[in-house]
Amino acid sequence: MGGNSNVADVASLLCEPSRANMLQSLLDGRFHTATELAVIAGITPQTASYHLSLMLELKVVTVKKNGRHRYYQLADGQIAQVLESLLCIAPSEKINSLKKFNQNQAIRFARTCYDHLAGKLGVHLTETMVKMGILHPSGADFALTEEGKIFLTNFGIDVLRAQKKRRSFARCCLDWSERRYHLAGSLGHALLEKLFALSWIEQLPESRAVKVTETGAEGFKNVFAIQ
Amino acid sequence: MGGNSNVADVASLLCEPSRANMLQSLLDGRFHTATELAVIAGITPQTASYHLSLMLELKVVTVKKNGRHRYYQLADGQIAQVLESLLCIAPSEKINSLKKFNQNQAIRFARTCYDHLAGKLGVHLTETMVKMGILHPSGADFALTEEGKIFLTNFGIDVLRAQKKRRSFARCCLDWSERRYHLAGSLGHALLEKLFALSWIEQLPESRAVKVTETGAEGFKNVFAIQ
DNA sequence: CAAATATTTCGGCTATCATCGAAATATGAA
DNA sequence: TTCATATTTCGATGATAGCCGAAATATTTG
Repeated sequence: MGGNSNVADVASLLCEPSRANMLQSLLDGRFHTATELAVIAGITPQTASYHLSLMLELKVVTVKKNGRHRYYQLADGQIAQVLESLLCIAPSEKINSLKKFNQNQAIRFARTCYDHLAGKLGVHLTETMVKMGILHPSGADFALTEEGKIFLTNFGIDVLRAQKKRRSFARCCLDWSERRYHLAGSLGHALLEKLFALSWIEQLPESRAVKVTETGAEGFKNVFAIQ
Repeated sequence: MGGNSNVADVASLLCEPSRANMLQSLLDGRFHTATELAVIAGITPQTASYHLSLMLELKVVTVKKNGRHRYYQLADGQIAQVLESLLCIAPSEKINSLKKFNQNQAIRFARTCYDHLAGKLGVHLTETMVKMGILHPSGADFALTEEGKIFLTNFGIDVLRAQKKRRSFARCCLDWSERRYHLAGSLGHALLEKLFALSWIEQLPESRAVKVTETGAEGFKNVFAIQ
């Protein structure tokens, strides 16, 4: 008896370098136009259109039209999870320029993993919340403690709203660069949104890396004792 | 800036149904001959040979020759990890026969995940060991407690030898069927070997499902309070 | 209204991959 | 030594996927 043949279908989404590139770019959680994605993947808009249609059909991405622009983003976090998993095993790309080195460092330090914070900062923040008694590990998830609920509500997160969502609440996501877990799920999403709203972090242009602002450095230090 | 283009290379290993099927079969941790794998994948031995050569070259499988037979197995657990991850997201195959239903149940109940125990039993055993204070979760791994070291040594596992191995010691592996973690790493491997040695479990013919023996049912009940 | 821009569609091309029949090679059994 | 089995190699074939130029369509701008 063989295996689940749908595995090959999922893998085929990612085995084509152009598609893999575009999907990894979409891990930044932003909308991207078709033309932008074409440039990122190094293909013509016609070829990009071909791939995007395929991914739309397979419900991997969603699209919003705004005038003549088509804005694409990841449909949900499932493909992000597979991407992180493949990134765990794929050899790192060779770094042969200072620019690539800096980009690699930035991505490793802090990035969005579709809709939550990943990288060194994401993992560090998660582990700090465990130490502070906000979260505690529970199987493939984190459990939010009572104290944690109070803490995060005071921090400005609508915990109840996050809990009500149908998706997983506080899932562990294996970070490909740190090889440890960061917080995902609707709570991870809410936390990321709050960090942006507070301007503690901001997105870098054309990258899924995020940068900690001066405000953020103060905030992480004062609220989470992270520096 | 795009992503890591090596992701597509890894995914391309699994996007071809024949290869994906063979690799999933190898998750049972056994050796399989080239002809067996051809049958499993529903292709001719020539085609199987073509794919196996490719996977040998990419160091995904290893081969041992014994007379005219060629015995293949997974090189290490990395591709197993990607497979489990893809199985988390891939739609389940439709079950349209009683035989398939039984096979699916067996796989879900207990199976080898290349070199450690997975499925409901694998997860349950892992969670029980956490409750018993043998293991405790620690990031992407489990930490073995002092009591746990004593317990497992008394159970007949050479814990020190497992610790000395260069691979990860007690890694969390996300179980695609339970969506929770089971124990992987060299400790997970040693535990699986012990369960086989005690004849608490045995492999089913032509499947990566494993069956609990009567001896095993007693053993799990008496030693781990699992029933 | 014309020009510019973004995107899609169409048709065709090319490269590559998976397949297998036939044959060759390697090993074991009678 | 011959025959049988397992596996690999070779060469050919067909399918398909990704690509893009040209053109069409949709929307915005001047």
